[in-house]
Amino acid sequence: MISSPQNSTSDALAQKLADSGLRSTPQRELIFSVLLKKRDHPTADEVYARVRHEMPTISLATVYNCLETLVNCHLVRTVNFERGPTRYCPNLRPHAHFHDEASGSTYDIDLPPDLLDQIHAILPAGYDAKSVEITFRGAADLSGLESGETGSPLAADAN
Amino acid sequence: MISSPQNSTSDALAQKLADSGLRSTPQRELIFSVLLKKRDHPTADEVYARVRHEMPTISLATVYNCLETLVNCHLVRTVNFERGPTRYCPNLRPHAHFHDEASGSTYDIDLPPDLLDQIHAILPAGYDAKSVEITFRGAADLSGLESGETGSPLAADAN
DNA sequence: AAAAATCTTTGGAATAATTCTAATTATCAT
DNA sequence: ATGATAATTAGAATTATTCCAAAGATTTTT
Repeated sequence: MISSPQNSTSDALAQKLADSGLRSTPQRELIFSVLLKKRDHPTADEVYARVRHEMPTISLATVYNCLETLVNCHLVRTVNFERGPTRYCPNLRPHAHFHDEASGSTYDIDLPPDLLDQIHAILPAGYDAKSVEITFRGAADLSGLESGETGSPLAADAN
Repeated sequence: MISSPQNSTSDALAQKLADSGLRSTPQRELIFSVLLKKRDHPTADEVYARVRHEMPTISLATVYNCLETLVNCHLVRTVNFERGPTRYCPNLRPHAHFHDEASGSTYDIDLPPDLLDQIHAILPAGYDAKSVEITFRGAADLSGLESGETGSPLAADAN
């Protein structure tokens, strides 16, 4: 029997889920693929809207459930901005977020490992940090910047 | 006439409020004093509870209103942790926050100016940040540390 | 392959934090 | 005092999310 070539990301997803003793389901795969397709840090509601095009019967509760599952499996990270709704981000590299106050868009900013170390170094003895979250807020003027170079390794992810 | 010696912090508060064309009220003063008294990053509900001892008729809406006013006057900052309730912090120096996952306590971590500069330096052209927020999450084991030195300039604020 | 066990999804109710609204009360300037 | 403006208040409304119990799938055991 020929091994079905499937989508390699959905296989990776299935593997990660299995590692946690969880099942790969159409809902989980679709939600994950939607996050990968447009990396603009959507809210649960936005994910719900996008996913419904493909799977009109999915429920919002399922979207919340699946997103939580993906987060627990370390396939997706949450981004919180003030008191706004939680946003979801499939970028697993260490990075900060920049929130453009005018548009509400959020951009990923790659974080150099040495800077990350320096940041951790400010913690006095007794503080053991598992993670840091770094969020800028301000104005992003991206007109006339890196128009062609999609996917350039150092560029911030769109939106 | 002798200038009433009052409380110097409440005078400073009145001044700051006046700068924004706002009035100093008993509610605003009390709420600000409560924040200064116990700097443990209380939520609006916690502030409400503390303030009610002194002023039992104050309303929760007023607590929210006054806190917002103080934030707008740059006398207080908000701290958000994931999706938890907003917390309020009268420490205006640049600092990061450390959230102890076990106790839920939040500690202030002073931020060296040069590090702050380095952090801002990672932003690509076109990104103009007005502020950064840095939040650690992890475990704080503070047993047997700086027991006496209250108010030491480099120490993290309690809770 | 049937039965049992487990995991998932689903719709709707419930919750928590915050904001809104309209009315009352306090303060300020004339 | 009088009117204008600002602040407070109680309660309703809103938003994002979680909880719940039932129904549907999938896997495991027999």
